[in-house]
Amino acid sequence: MGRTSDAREKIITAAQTLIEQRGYSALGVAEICKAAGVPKGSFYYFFESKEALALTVVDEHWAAQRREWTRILGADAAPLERLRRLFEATEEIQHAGQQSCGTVSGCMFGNLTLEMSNQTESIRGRLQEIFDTQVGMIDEIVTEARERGEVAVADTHAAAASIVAQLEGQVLFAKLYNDTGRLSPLWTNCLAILGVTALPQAVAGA
Amino acid sequence: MGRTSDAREKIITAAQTLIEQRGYSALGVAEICKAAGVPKGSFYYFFESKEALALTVVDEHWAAQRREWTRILGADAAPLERLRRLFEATEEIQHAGQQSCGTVSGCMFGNLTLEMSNQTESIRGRLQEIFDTQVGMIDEIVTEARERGEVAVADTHAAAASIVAQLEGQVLFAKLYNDTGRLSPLWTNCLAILGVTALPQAVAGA
DNA sequence: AGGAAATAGTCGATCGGTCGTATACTGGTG
DNA sequence: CACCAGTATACGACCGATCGACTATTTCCT
Repeated sequence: MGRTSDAREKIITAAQTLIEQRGYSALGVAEICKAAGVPKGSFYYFFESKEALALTVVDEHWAAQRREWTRILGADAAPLERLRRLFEATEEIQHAGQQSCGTVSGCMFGNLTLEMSNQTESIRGRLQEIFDTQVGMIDEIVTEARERGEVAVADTHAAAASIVAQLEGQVLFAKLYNDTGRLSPLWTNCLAILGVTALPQAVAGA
Repeated sequence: MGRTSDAREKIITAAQTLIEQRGYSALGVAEICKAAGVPKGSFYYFFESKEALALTVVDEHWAAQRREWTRILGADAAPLERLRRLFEATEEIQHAGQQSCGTVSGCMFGNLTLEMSNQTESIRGRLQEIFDTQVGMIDEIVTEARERGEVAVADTHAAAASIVAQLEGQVLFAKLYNDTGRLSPLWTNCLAILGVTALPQAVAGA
């Protein structure tokens, strides 16, 4: 065995931040390496190409976000309450990002979708899988809520997809106006999409 | 007077297509000129910089889209009917774009928002103005519908913003999956956001 | 002739990517 | 314990291509 290094992790971490802030195409390998404090020569030891790095970053970021979603959506609470907590967590994360780097950075997957989906099939495919999974996770909650008679939707999958779309759209505006307050209508709109009229006390929210 | 040329228009047209298909950062001036059939040397005679071209393209595209929105939303019909026609027109335009170039290109303003809003303030400002105007146009219709007692929303402006957000989100998915069918839930979700329960016959739609 | 319009060529910088070599660590061998 | 062989890691100089940008010059119309 040779010596060990944390350069790979440093590159991924730096790239994740930079991609969120500045996008992918506008980013150079040299810049990533500089931010990571890793010489450029090392980059191509750890990654086959810039695109391979992007895929790794996407996977890593999704793994983390998926854990978070699973934790929130799997909690011990009423389904709609869990859904509400997911939106709150999203708003918090965006707000924290804004505090730390000055601007709302938005959803990395949404950003990369609009930037790269027409260019690299591999990333497009991965992004499709991610959003499919997200919709599936929401779908489960919506189905559960429907079984309890708390929501009135015919097609739970379509409703779930629309909720994710609403989320992406509002995050886009939060980024454009650099204002996480734009995310506050999420919960109300979600209820509207789900056809919720009367709400159990515990889920009413803010 | 010297000689005349349509090179400026050709550059704008080509840039519009290319930006929609491939984004801004990933695009080179040389490539734009080649696609436009205009020598590279001419570019900087007509435009101060690549960014200036982007601004021109955005303005031109918005001018055209605004005319279309004004035409549809100003038509002689019930307010909700006009809103429905706007979504249908959006779906048609995306479908036509897909037929002509193979992929759904999405909304240029949304694409540029996620790609550039954290980079060039001038473009971010212009995009904010555009979306402000869009929301304002929708707001007018929603307000009109509320006066007729056809919708039940407290904050018409917030509702309008959410409708535009829903639109951008669904267009994002239509682009990612290259499937304009993703746009079909727009009308139903719009009604849900507006709190519409019973619908006048003429507006019920598909 | 005069001047506006149009253009080709080129600039330094940077792009993603490669290569050769230096360095540090590990598992064996004596 | 000392040492060496072998391998994983580290590193920066360098590649051709292309980037956005600019300018010197030619072309064409009045």
